[in-house]
Amino acid sequence: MNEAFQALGDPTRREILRLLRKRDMTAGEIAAQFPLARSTLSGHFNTLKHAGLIVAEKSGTSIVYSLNVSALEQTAAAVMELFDVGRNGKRARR
Amino acid sequence: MNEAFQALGDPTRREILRLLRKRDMTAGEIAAQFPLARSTLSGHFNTLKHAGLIVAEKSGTSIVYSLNVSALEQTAAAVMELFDVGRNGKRARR
DNA sequence: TCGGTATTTCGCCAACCACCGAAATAATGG
DNA sequence: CCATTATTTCGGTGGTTGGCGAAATACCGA
Repeated sequence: MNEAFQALGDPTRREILRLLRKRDMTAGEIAAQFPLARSTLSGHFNTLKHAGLIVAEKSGTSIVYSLNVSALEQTAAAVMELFDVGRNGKRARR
Repeated sequence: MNEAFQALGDPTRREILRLLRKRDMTAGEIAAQFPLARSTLSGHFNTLKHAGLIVAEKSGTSIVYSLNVSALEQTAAAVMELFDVGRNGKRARR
């Protein structure tokens, strides 16, 4: 969970997730969208994969990345838990 | 928004938010809950404040911190936006 | 105004992070 | 088996970050 938040802390990584929201893409396709070295993007993929936010699958000579929706759901739930259910009724609803 | 995610990336800061979820607290009260130097905690307060996640209000010689619920709501919404509304219907619902 | 309590600001340091280019690995086509 | 294409791993660098103790600031009560 900690790793997921840290992963989301970088704009490039959030943009990668945004791209994958539309469709699965290969590492090269994703890298082509950024003015960064491929090795740099590869590092971001690794971070996101480690955080469980994306999934990699080999396809021939390429690697296809896709969103792990349930991990993102859990992360959103964790943020909500941070402000929801204040125990003494002070901000119980919403 | 970027700052909010980075702020949530640190476990100590998330714990601070968790404490403030229960009730507003002074800097000293919060600091007493951690095995860290007050100056270190002060830095965390600053980060959270800068990210808009908490609000500070002077009260005599103390400073009372409280959650900024709406900022946390927006952050949760941003996470959800990352996996929700895939435009081509692939994962349109949920 | 002085002393005390609460909090922040200020160097400082070690660890981490994003970035790069170059070299290494993996898989396909010929 | 070799060349090509896709991707990762490696070594290095500058900038950021979390931690500290000490000094500075702010406010109150006597």
